[in-house]
Amino acid sequence: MIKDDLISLVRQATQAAQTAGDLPAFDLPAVVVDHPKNPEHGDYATNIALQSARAARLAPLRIAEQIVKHWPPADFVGRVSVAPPGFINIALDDRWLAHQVAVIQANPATYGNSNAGCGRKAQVEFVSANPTGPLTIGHAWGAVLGDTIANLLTATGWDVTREYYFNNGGRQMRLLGESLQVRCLELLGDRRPIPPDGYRGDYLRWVAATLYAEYGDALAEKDVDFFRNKAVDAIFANIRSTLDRLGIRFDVYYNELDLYYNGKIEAAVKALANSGYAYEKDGAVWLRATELGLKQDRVIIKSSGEPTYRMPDIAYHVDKLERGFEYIVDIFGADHHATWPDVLAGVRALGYNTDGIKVILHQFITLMREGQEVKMSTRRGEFVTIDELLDDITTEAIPGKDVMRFMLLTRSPDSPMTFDMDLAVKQSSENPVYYVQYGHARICSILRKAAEEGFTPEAYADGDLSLLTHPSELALLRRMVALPEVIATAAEQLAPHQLSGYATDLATQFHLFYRDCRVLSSDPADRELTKARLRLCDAARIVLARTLGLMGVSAPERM
RNA sequence: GCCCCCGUAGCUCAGCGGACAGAGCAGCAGACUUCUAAUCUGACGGUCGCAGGUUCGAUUCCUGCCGGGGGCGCCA
Repeated sequence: MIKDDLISLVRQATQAAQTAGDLPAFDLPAVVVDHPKNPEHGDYATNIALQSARAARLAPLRIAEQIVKHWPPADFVGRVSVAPPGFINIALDDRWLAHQVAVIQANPATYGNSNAGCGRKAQVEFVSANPTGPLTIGHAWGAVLGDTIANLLTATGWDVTREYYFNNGGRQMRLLGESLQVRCLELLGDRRPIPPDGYRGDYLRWVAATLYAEYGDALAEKDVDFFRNKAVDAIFANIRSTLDRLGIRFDVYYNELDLYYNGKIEAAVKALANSGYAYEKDGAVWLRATELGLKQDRVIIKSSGEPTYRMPDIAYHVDKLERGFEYIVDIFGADHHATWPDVLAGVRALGYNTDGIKVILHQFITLMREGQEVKMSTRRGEFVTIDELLDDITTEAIPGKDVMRFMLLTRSPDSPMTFDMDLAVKQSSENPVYYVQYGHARICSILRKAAEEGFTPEAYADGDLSLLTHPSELALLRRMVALPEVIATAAEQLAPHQLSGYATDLATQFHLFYRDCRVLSSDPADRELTKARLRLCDAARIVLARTLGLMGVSAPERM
């Protein structure tokens, strides 16, 4: 990667200057290379001279000058210069930049990928909603974050498993079954109230109608288990279909109940008891979380003998580790912030290292409709489903998931977001996602037109890239070659929202190139330049499509 | 009371300790006989919540305060 190469060049240059006696001996601090905000300062900059000033007992400018003087040659580096108060600015070489088109064209499916993961096993757990109702806007963010993080990890060399953890037993589920039973009996003319804390959403009416069509009056004889199972089946079918619309497919659906059946919870309880990290008090079993660095101890087995939610969660994470996942990413809503430290503490108490487990908490989405905040509750049946929203923002040309995914990937998960439905629907034609997709469609249009005029991919394959010297061509190339770094950083920081900003920048640079540089020309004198620019267009298309692909957003060829 | 997140342009939000703080939308003024105007150009718009501290240098790190959201169960 460019940045890493530059860091090593800075080190080499500094050592060379020291060996030559142009700089005194001093310990080099960690070299930081980043992008200056002002493009006039070049593509990269390092503050190494400023940081070293004290240790070297020299003015930063003097240090910078000596480092530049001893800068080793490198094909990708153009101008290296010093700027007050002591920055070293580095520009990429124009010829090298132009040549990257060939590199990109040679690797259309993998350009930008790296191998930080070295094929090791990673797991991303997300959505994990219990099947009590349809997926709502509240689930959308975690869904998109998880899937995109999984894409990023795959692109950086991890062997990724997408996993959905759920529980279809327990009190919640019994209430669900009872609620469906009430809806079914309603259809038979037997009116009863929905139990307190039951599920009042209309979706159970639809399930009831389906069941009535199949079973008719026989429904009167069925027990709660029957209704619970039917409700779970129907709701899961709905959830899967919603996920499918979002472009999300899980590798594993993991049922919490299995942890009871296969004895893993019991085993974890025993192990905790033996570890000394569990003790009895008030008839319950407590986890000695305070011994593990937390504020208070927590109940893991209630006095009724039932485990609390922490127990299966602990056993589940142990199971993840035992399945060989070296990197585990959990995506939760902000309401889980107080719970996961307990769970990880339990895992540690069992002797496992939890360093490989990362938790991403996203804030909540406040939904606004007609200027009013919509308070959502699955139990009360008050919510806006992902399906409904997708229906609203889908157009003839573009599926709603593109808008939703892109939108949710423009914000940091840390930032609470308000989602104005009226605005989302109304402004959908001015949504940034269309800006990026339009850039892709525009390129495809040029390439189509070119082919009609005889410039097929084969015909322009030998285009001379050294002809790409226009400032707008170079600006576009600069954004394109940043993809490997963007992917690496977004993956490492588990910050998929960085992709949307990059995609927008890239599209902007293409639109500016399009404005400034005519690609197709009927003048035979322009033939070679046209071929070079077609190669550039093709490479830009590849990079744009890869970026959109990582976000799970489609790259349309026409709009 | 304690814990987590947020407070940046009218609105929604980017911004990895650096060099004059950015984008989109809204609003204003312009550009289609030319490869897609879902585009482009220009102007406008900001005491980066407040106050201290660390640093050569702070929107960024630390502390306190003020606002907003979410948590602090033998619910999940």
